[in-house]
Amino acid sequence: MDTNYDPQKIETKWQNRWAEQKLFDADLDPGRKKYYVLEMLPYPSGDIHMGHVRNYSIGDALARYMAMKGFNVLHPIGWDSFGLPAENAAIKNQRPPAEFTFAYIDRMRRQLKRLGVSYDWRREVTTCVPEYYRWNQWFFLKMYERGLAYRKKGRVNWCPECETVLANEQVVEGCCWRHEDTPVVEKELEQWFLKITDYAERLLDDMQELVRWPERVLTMQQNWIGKSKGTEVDFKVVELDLPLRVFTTRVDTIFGCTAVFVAAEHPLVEKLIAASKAPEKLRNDVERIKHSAIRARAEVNLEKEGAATGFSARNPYNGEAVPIWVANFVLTEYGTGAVMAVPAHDQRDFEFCTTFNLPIRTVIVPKDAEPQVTLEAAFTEYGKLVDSGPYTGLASERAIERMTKDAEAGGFGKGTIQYRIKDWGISRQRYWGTPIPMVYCDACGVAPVPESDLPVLLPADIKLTGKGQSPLANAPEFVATTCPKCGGPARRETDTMDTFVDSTWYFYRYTGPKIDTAPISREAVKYWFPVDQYIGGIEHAILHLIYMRFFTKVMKDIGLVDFSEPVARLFTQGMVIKDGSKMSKSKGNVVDPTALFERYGADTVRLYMLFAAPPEKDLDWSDTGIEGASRFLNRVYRVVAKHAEDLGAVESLLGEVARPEASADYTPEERKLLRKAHQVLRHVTEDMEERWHFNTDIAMTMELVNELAELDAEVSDGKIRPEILKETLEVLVLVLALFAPHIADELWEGLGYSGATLRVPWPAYDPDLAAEDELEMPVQVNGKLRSRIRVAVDVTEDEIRRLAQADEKVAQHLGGRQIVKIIVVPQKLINIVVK
RNA sequence: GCCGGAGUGGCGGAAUGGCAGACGCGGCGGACUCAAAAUCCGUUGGUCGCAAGGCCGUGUGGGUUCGACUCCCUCCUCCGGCACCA
Repeated sequence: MDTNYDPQKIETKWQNRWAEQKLFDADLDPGRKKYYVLEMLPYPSGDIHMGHVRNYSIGDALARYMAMKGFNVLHPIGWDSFGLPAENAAIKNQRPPAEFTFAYIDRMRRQLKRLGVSYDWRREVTTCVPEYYRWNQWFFLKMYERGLAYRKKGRVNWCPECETVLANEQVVEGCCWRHEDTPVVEKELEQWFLKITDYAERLLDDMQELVRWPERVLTMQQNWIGKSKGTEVDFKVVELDLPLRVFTTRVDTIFGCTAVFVAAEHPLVEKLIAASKAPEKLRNDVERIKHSAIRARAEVNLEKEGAATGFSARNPYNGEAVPIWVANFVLTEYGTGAVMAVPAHDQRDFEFCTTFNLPIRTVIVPKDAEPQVTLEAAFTEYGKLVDSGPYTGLASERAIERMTKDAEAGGFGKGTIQYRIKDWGISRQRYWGTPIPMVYCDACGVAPVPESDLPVLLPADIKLTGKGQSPLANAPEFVATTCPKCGGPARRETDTMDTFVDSTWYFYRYTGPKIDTAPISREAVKYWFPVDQYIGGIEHAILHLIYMRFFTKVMKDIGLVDFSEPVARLFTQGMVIKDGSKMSKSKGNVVDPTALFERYGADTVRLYMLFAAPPEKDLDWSDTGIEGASRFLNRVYRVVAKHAEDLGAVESLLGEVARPEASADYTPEERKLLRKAHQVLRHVTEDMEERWHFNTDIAMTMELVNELAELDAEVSDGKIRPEILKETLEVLVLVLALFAPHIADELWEGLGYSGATLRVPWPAYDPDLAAEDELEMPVQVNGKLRSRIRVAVDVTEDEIRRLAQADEKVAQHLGGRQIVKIIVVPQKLINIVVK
């Protein structure tokens, strides 16, 4: 073999060979155990970035390990290819989005192939082609049938920059998730929604199954779903005899209610204005509050604002009438849009009532401590009820229970559960997405496109403006259709679907990418699912990872699958950081992977990405760090190449040939080398199964290479036999095959084998070889390290005690003091406690 | 404000109740070379000491333990998520 490491040459050679051998093609095989490794599919933005390299290097290490362990490994990739960036680029360059998208896909596919990831490219899925998106439409129709897709006029989040609606999940700190400096505004629009709220409880319950998901992700999802138990209580508008329902989690405080607050958009407000003695003033006040409430989304601490309506509401518990105020902090879309104000026991109510001089009445006191006479802030904890009529003296917990029951019995309220999560608005006023398969007929109203007419094709040659409404609305040949019910002229829906719909089920499609009679092949899904390991960025913890779980539950309900959770195990990788912030084009701190492939080779880039930090943590990019990775691979290449010629014909002890019975046959140098090799193998094997600290695996591999360098003279002297050396080099190469597969295959060939390392069964480590036969045990006196003694592994505890006390340095520190006890931790240390 | 995660040399990190700093980067010294690159060897937490060796050291303060980077409590800082959710 060549004496010089030439990554370009080697990597091209092996990528071609892997393709010729169809090495990564995975087919359904009921006789073999499967393993499905999934990485989040990329958006084709033009070039892969370091985040991709990291994601796919992690996935590839696992996929290769599982393949070597004998599993039938499915490892697919695809393109999340609908979306705004392509459309915006298209507007700028006056070319169709499809053109950009497919060109970018081609480019990124080449780059990924250059990285040498073990993908089954036959299964590539592209979300922007009709063969895929027709099934988005199919799912939509199924959901429409079941009432899970519905249309309503509502206030929506609108990004003025994207000129489209955003899902709640896409609003970040009051701004657009894509334009972090652009505040989202609210608009009234007719929109399609998917009823994810129907699944809120199941999304929470089924988390029990997600035992191999990061706690962090589950917590974030829990917060997002935001379940809270409480009570709905019906107040009554005294002057108009109208009901006014409030939601509270603290019905125990209701005797301290001194007002009722409603949101500016609450339907009652219009009625109050109509009946008001000063309608104009009230309307002005309400409008002012509306605007301040919208602003509040972007601000952290909004000043409390409000307006007295002049009306009052009767508290059903004590019959007391309290004033109704419009308040800017009350949310229309949560609960009932109205709250009871208990200033003594809710901080917001406290601030509001202090500002507007409304009375404050204490009805909860701490169970043990003395109540405060004057409040400086609300007392919001549970306690004991006072001045609360028949409930006085009860503990909060008990009172909530009793008072809710009484409301139910009295017909003026009930126990209820509220969720923070809202239905998923999927309408987008944009072109580059899945057309929503619905039709509007003047005679029949809204009608779904019949399943047999799918797909509703996204027309080419559309004039893109990026302004206001969907560009499809300006394409008469698209809009004009016939009504599926009456056959008369009708109009098509011109909005397209949120691209997050595309990624809710793409990983099912990989298992049967070509079938055209159904979205998925049941047989294939039965074999391959669940996804054994999903790997991706933490930024998808709530958006994609909730939608995807939701979709699988819908699929179960329509009988497509028989499980509720599609992903058994989730891994969230850290970000790639440079100069203190995430690599991004806007920050100008990106490092281009393809330039590094040319300079160092893909193996080096992968190795560095895995070595620089454990995979779940953020990774600081370092230009000198990658130099180190490159140096290491050069070193490995040289050490193997140096001996390859002599070892080609040597039989190896690793699996092929029976090991000699007694390890006494080894020279001390051989023993040392084999010990290190099998320790590395043990560490990597255990780590791949559980911990995934690839950085330590690679560090161990480096130690093995260091050991080889140290024993170089002994190898030359013949103190280490060729078969021992060969075994060591084989361990080195096979471990490396997980992280730097091209060089590994080249070296494997150099050692006299013909196939790829991926087809080599992962070798079992020999525990006896990995074991130490002599240990250096630290000896502490009163917990302080004072000396070390060398002992045989099988030494008795008594002997350890004797040796430790006999040690000269230890004796000095004992200084004749009385020994209280001696703690011996086998294999670890000795601690002598003295007085 | 609530929830979660993290804090270790000059830097990335290792050690999850038992020798703190593995491995790598960077630094310093040396070999090879006319020279440089590459490569190789040595050294590298702080401090006192000629040395043997001592003392200090994992954000802060306390606790548990023979023994704490690791477990418990307090506080501080940073990162992430949610946020006027009643």
